Amino acid sequence: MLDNKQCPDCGRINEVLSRVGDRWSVLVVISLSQYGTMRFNEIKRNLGISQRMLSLTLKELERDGLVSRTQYPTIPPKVEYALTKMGESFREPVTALGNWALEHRAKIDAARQAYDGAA
Amino acid sequence: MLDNKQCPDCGRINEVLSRVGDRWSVLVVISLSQYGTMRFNEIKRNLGISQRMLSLTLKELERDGLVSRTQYPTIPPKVEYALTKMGESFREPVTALGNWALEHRAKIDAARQAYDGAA
DNA sequence: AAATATCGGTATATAATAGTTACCGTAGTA
DNA sequence: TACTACGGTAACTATTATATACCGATATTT
Repeated sequence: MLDNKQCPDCGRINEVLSRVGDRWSVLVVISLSQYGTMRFNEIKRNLGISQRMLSLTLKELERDGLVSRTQYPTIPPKVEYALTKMGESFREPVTALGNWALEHRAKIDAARQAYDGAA
Repeated sequence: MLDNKQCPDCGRINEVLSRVGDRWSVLVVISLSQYGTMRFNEIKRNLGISQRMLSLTLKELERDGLVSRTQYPTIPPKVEYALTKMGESFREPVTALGNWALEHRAKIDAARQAYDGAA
Protein backbone atom coordinates (compact mmCIF):
# COMPACT_ATOMS: atom_id res chain seq x y z
CA MET A 1 0.00 0.00 0.00
CA LEU A 2 1.32 3.43 -0.87
CA ASP A 3 0.34 5.17 2.34
CA ASN A 4 1.16 8.72 1.30
CA LYS A 5 -1.21 10.33 3.73
CA GLN A 6 -2.21 13.94 3.46
CA CYS A 7 -4.69 14.08 6.31
CA PRO A 8 -2.40 14.63 9.29
CA ASP A 9 -5.05 13.85 11.89
CA CYS A 10 -6.49 10.78 10.24
CA GLY A 11 -3.47 8.66 11.02
CA ARG A 12 -3.69 9.48 14.70
CA ILE A 13 -7.43 9.17 14.88
CA ASN A 14 -7.11 5.81 13.19
CA GLU A 15 -4.49 4.79 15.71
CA VAL A 16 -6.69 5.56 18.69
CA LEU A 17 -9.91 4.26 17.19
CA SER A 18 -8.28 0.96 16.31
CA ARG A 19 -7.74 0.54 20.05
CA VAL A 20 -10.84 1.88 21.71
CA GLY A 21 -13.18 2.23 18.75
CA ASP A 22 -14.25 -1.35 18.22
CA ARG A 23 -17.83 -2.12 19.02
CA TRP A 24 -17.28 -4.24 22.10
CA SER A 25 -15.19 -1.54 23.76
CA VAL A 26 -17.87 0.97 22.92
CA LEU A 27 -20.60 -1.23 24.35
CA VAL A 28 -18.64 -2.01 27.51
CA VAL A 29 -18.12 1.69 28.12
CA ILE A 30 -21.81 2.33 27.54
CA SER A 31 -22.73 -0.41 30.02
CA LEU A 32 -20.37 0.81 32.70
CA SER A 33 -21.53 4.38 32.22
CA GLN A 34 -25.16 3.30 32.62
CA TYR A 35 -24.82 0.94 35.55
CA GLY A 36 -21.63 2.10 37.28
CA THR A 37 -19.43 -0.59 38.80
CA MET A 38 -20.10 -4.03 37.35
CA ARG A 39 -18.83 -7.56 37.75
CA PHE A 40 -17.47 -9.61 34.88
CA ASN A 41 -20.47 -11.85 34.36
CA GLU A 42 -22.83 -8.95 34.84
CA ILE A 43 -21.34 -7.22 31.80
CA LYS A 44 -21.28 -10.52 29.96
CA ARG A 45 -24.97 -11.14 30.49
CA ASN A 46 -25.79 -7.54 29.78
CA LEU A 47 -24.10 -7.45 26.40
CA GLY A 48 -24.36 -11.00 25.13
CA ILE A 49 -20.62 -11.08 24.53
CA SER A 50 -18.50 -14.20 24.75
CA GLN A 51 -16.28 -14.70 27.76
CA ARG A 52 -13.14 -14.55 25.72
CA MET A 53 -14.00 -11.33 23.91
CA LEU A 54 -15.07 -9.65 27.14
CA SER A 55 -11.88 -10.74 28.84
CA LEU A 56 -9.78 -9.36 26.00
CA THR A 57 -11.79 -6.18 25.71
CA LEU A 58 -11.62 -5.41 29.42
CA LYS A 59 -7.90 -6.11 29.50
CA GLU A 60 -7.33 -3.66 26.66
CA LEU A 61 -9.56 -1.04 28.21
CA GLU A 62 -7.68 -1.39 31.47
CA ARG A 63 -4.37 -1.16 29.67
CA ASP A 64 -5.49 1.99 27.88
CA GLY A 65 -6.55 3.52 31.18
CA LEU A 66 -10.28 3.69 30.49
CA VAL A 67 -11.39 1.03 32.95
CA SER A 68 -10.23 0.09 36.45
CA ARG A 69 -10.18 -3.47 37.71
CA THR A 70 -10.61 -4.45 41.37
CA GLN A 71 -10.29 -8.05 42.34
CA TYR A 72 -11.44 -9.66 45.62
CA PRO A 73 -9.76 -12.98 46.41
CA THR A 74 -12.95 -14.68 47.57
CA ILE A 75 -14.42 -17.93 46.38
CA PRO A 76 -15.98 -17.76 43.94
CA PRO A 77 -13.84 -14.85 42.80
CA LYS A 78 -15.24 -11.37 42.50
CA VAL A 79 -13.85 -8.80 40.09
CA GLU A 80 -15.32 -5.37 39.70
CA TYR A 81 -14.91 -3.08 36.72
CA ALA A 82 -15.58 0.64 36.59
CA LEU A 83 -14.80 3.60 34.36
CA THR A 84 -11.77 5.69 35.21
CA LYS A 85 -11.76 9.45 34.85
CA MET A 86 -10.60 9.10 31.26
CA GLY A 87 -13.22 6.43 30.70
CA GLU A 88 -15.84 8.87 31.95
CA SER A 89 -14.64 11.46 29.46
CA PHE A 90 -15.03 8.89 26.72
CA ARG A 91 -18.64 8.43 27.74
CA GLU A 92 -19.86 11.59 26.08
CA PRO A 93 -18.73 10.97 22.50
CA VAL A 94 -19.62 7.32 22.84
CA THR A 95 -23.16 7.87 24.04
CA ALA A 96 -23.60 10.45 21.29
CA LEU A 97 -22.62 7.77 18.82
CA GLY A 98 -24.90 5.25 20.49
CA ASN A 99 -27.84 7.62 20.44
CA TRP A 100 -27.27 8.38 16.77
CA ALA A 101 -27.21 4.66 16.11
CA LEU A 102 -30.53 4.18 17.88
CA GLU A 103 -32.17 7.13 16.19
CA HIS A 104 -31.14 6.19 12.67
CA ARG A 105 -31.46 2.45 12.72
CA ALA A 106 -34.80 2.44 10.94
CA LYS A 107 -33.62 4.91 8.31
CA ILE A 108 -30.54 2.81 7.62
CA ASP A 109 -32.65 -0.31 7.27
CA ALA A 110 -34.87 1.50 4.78
CA ALA A 111 -31.87 2.73 2.79
CA ARG A 112 -30.55 -0.79 2.64
CA GLN A 113 -33.80 -2.21 1.39
CA ALA A 114 -34.01 0.48 -1.28
CA TYR A 115 -30.42 -0.18 -2.35
CA ASP A 116 -30.85 -3.93 -2.50
CA GLY A 117 -34.17 -3.61 -4.29
CA ALA A 118 -32.67 -1.46 -7.03
CA ALA A 119 -30.31 -4.23 -8.07
CA MET B 1 -22.94 -18.11 23.57
CA LEU B 2 -25.88 -17.68 25.87
CA ASP B 3 -26.98 -14.29 24.64
CA ASN B 4 -29.54 -13.54 27.32
CA LYS B 5 -29.30 -9.80 26.93
CA GLN B 6 -30.69 -7.46 29.50
CA CYS B 7 -29.58 -4.21 27.95
CA PRO B 8 -32.37 -3.57 25.47
CA ASP B 9 -30.51 -0.86 23.56
CA CYS B 10 -27.15 -2.59 23.38
CA GLY B 11 -28.29 -5.09 20.83
CA ARG B 12 -29.53 -2.39 18.51
CA ILE B 13 -26.57 -0.12 19.06
CA ASN B 14 -24.33 -3.07 18.36
CA GLU B 15 -26.24 -3.78 15.20
CA VAL B 16 -25.81 -0.29 13.82
CA LEU B 17 -22.25 0.17 15.00
CA SER B 18 -21.18 -3.07 13.39
CA ARG B 19 -22.20 -1.49 10.11
CA VAL B 20 -21.13 2.12 10.31
CA GLY B 21 -18.89 2.05 13.36
CA ASP B 22 -15.75 0.48 11.96
CA ARG B 23 -12.79 2.74 11.76
CA TRP B 24 -12.60 3.06 7.98
CA SER B 25 -16.22 4.16 7.74
CA VAL B 26 -15.57 6.67 10.48
CA LEU B 27 -12.49 8.03 8.74
CA VAL B 28 -14.21 8.23 5.36
CA VAL B 29 -17.05 10.22 6.91
CA ILE B 30 -14.53 12.51 8.61
CA SER B 31 -12.72 13.07 5.31
CA LEU B 32 -15.88 13.81 3.39
CA SER B 33 -17.10 16.13 6.10
CA GLN B 34 -13.81 18.05 6.02
CA TYR B 35 -13.30 18.31 2.27
CA GLY B 36 -16.82 17.94 0.86
CA THR B 37 -17.15 16.04 -2.41
CA MET B 38 -14.18 13.81 -3.12
CA ARG B 39 -13.03 11.38 -5.78
CA PHE B 40 -12.12 7.78 -5.06
CA ASN B 41 -8.36 8.16 -5.25
CA GLU B 42 -8.49 11.42 -3.37
CA ILE B 43 -9.96 9.64 -0.36
CA LYS B 44 -7.54 6.80 -0.83
CA ARG B 45 -4.50 9.07 -0.77
CA ASN B 46 -5.95 11.04 2.10
CA LEU B 47 -6.47 8.07 4.37
CA GLY B 48 -3.77 5.63 3.34
CA ILE B 49 -6.41 2.94 2.89
CA SER B 50 -6.11 0.09 0.45
CA GLN B 51 -8.16 0.21 -2.73
CA ARG B 52 -10.14 -2.84 -1.84
CA MET B 53 -11.08 -1.66 1.64
CA LEU B 54 -12.06 1.77 0.35
CA SER B 55 -14.17 0.21 -2.36
CA LEU B 56 -15.96 -2.02 0.15
CA THR B 57 -16.33 0.74 2.72
CA LEU B 58 -17.82 3.21 0.23
CA LYS B 59 -20.18 0.59 -1.12
CA GLU B 60 -21.48 -0.13 2.39
CA LEU B 61 -21.80 3.55 3.24
CA GLU B 62 -23.74 4.10 0.03
CA ARG B 63 -25.95 1.13 0.81
CA ASP B 64 -26.63 2.45 4.30
CA GLY B 65 -27.57 5.82 2.85
CA LEU B 66 -24.72 7.82 4.37
CA VAL B 67 -22.81 8.52 1.18
CA SER B 68 -23.91 9.35 -2.36
CA ARG B 69 -22.06 8.16 -5.43
CA THR B 70 -21.99 10.04 -8.75
CA GLN B 71 -20.21 8.51 -11.68
CA TYR B 72 -19.12 10.27 -14.89
CA PRO B 73 -18.48 7.95 -17.85
CA THR B 74 -15.31 9.74 -18.96
CA ILE B 75 -11.91 8.24 -19.58
CA PRO B 76 -10.29 7.87 -17.20
CA PRO B 77 -13.43 7.38 -15.12
CA LYS B 78 -14.48 9.92 -12.55
CA VAL B 79 -16.55 9.01 -9.52
CA GLU B 80 -17.48 11.49 -6.86
CA TYR B 81 -18.50 10.71 -3.31
CA ALA B 82 -20.27 13.03 -0.88
CA LEU B 83 -22.19 12.81 2.37
CA THR B 84 -25.96 12.54 2.19
CA LYS B 85 -28.22 14.31 4.65
CA MET B 86 -28.04 11.35 6.99
CA GLY B 87 -24.28 11.22 6.50
CA GLU B 88 -24.13 14.85 7.55
CA SER B 89 -26.05 14.05 10.70
CA PHE B 90 -23.51 11.33 11.44
CA ARG B 91 -20.76 13.91 11.20
CA GLU B 92 -21.38 15.38 14.62
CA PRO B 93 -21.02 12.26 16.79
CA VAL B 94 -18.18 11.07 14.60
CA THR B 95 -16.12 14.23 14.80
CA ALA B 96 -16.73 14.28 18.54
CA LEU B 97 -15.24 10.81 18.66
CA GLY B 98 -12.34 11.86 16.44
CA ASN B 99 -11.60 14.87 18.58
CA TRP B 100 -11.66 12.78 21.72
CA ALA B 101 -9.21 10.40 20.08
CA LEU B 102 -6.86 13.24 19.20
CA GLU B 103 -7.06 14.81 22.64
CA HIS B 104 -6.43 11.62 24.59
CA ARG B 105 -3.87 9.87 22.45
CA ALA B 106 -0.95 10.91 24.63
CA LYS B 107 -2.74 9.93 27.83
CA ILE B 108 -3.58 6.52 26.42
CA ASP B 109 0.01 5.98 25.38
CA ALA B 110 1.14 6.87 28.90
CA ALA B 111 -1.39 4.49 30.46
CA ARG B 112 -0.17 1.74 28.20
CA GLN B 113 3.43 2.28 29.13
CA ALA B 114 2.56 2.26 32.81
CA TYR B 115 0.52 -0.92 32.41
CA ASP B 116 3.21 -2.72 30.44
CA GLY B 117 5.93 -1.54 32.80
CA ALA B 118 4.11 -2.93 35.83
CA ALA B 119 4.33 -6.46 34.45
C1' DA C 1 7.17 4.37 -30.84
C1' DA C 2 7.32 2.46 -26.34
C1' DA C 3 7.04 2.58 -21.69
C1' DT C 4 4.60 4.56 -17.83
C1' DA C 5 1.04 6.80 -14.99
C1' DT C 6 -4.04 7.77 -13.96
C1' DC C 7 -8.61 6.37 -12.88
C1' DG C 8 -11.91 3.26 -10.25
C1' DG C 9 -12.21 -0.62 -9.46
C1' DT C 10 -12.07 -6.56 -9.08
C1' DA C 11 -9.86 -11.43 -8.20
C1' DT C 12 -6.99 -14.05 -5.65
C1' DA C 13 -4.27 -15.15 -1.74
C1' DT C 14 -2.57 -14.48 2.86
C1' DA C 15 -2.44 -12.45 7.54
C1' DA C 16 -4.93 -10.98 11.46
C1' DT C 17 -8.88 -10.93 14.23
C1' DA C 18 -13.39 -12.43 16.09
C1' DG C 19 -15.99 -15.99 17.90
C1' DT C 20 -16.99 -20.97 19.60
C1' DT C 21 -16.23 -24.68 22.54
C1' DA C 22 -14.26 -26.93 26.21
C1' DC C 23 -11.92 -26.73 30.48
C1' DC C 24 -9.74 -25.00 35.18
C1' DG C 25 -10.34 -24.81 40.73
C1' DT C 26 -13.13 -23.97 44.77
C1' DA C 27 -17.36 -23.56 47.24
C1' DG C 28 -22.29 -23.80 47.85
C1' DT C 29 -26.68 -26.04 46.65
C1' DA C 30 -30.11 -29.63 45.25
C1' DT D 1 -23.49 -37.29 43.37
C1' DA D 2 -23.97 -33.88 40.22
C1' DC D 3 -24.65 -29.22 39.04
C1' DT D 4 -24.18 -24.07 39.40
C1' DA D 5 -21.56 -19.69 39.80
C1' DC D 6 -17.36 -17.18 39.26
C1' DG D 7 -13.55 -15.18 36.27
C1' DG D 8 -11.03 -16.50 33.52
C1' DT D 9 -7.46 -19.38 29.79
C1' DA D 10 -6.19 -22.76 25.78
C1' DA D 11 -7.10 -24.58 21.45
C1' DC D 12 -9.57 -24.35 17.45
C1' DT D 13 -12.45 -22.48 13.58
C1' DA D 14 -14.80 -18.88 10.98
C1' DT D 15 -14.78 -14.41 9.52
C1' DT D 16 -12.64 -10.19 8.11
C1' DA D 17 -8.79 -7.09 6.88
C1' DT D 18 -4.98 -6.30 4.12
C1' DA D 19 -1.50 -7.02 0.33
C1' DT D 20 -0.57 -8.02 -4.41
C1' DA D 21 -1.54 -8.28 -9.01
C1' DC D 22 -4.37 -7.16 -12.76
C1' DC D 23 -8.12 -4.75 -15.89
C1' DG D 24 -9.20 -1.26 -20.19
C1' DA D 25 -8.61 3.25 -22.22
C1' DT D 26 -6.26 7.50 -22.47
C1' DA D 27 -2.66 11.12 -21.56
C1' DT D 28 1.94 12.03 -20.62
C1' DT D 29 6.77 11.21 -20.68
C1' DT D 30 11.11 9.40 -22.74
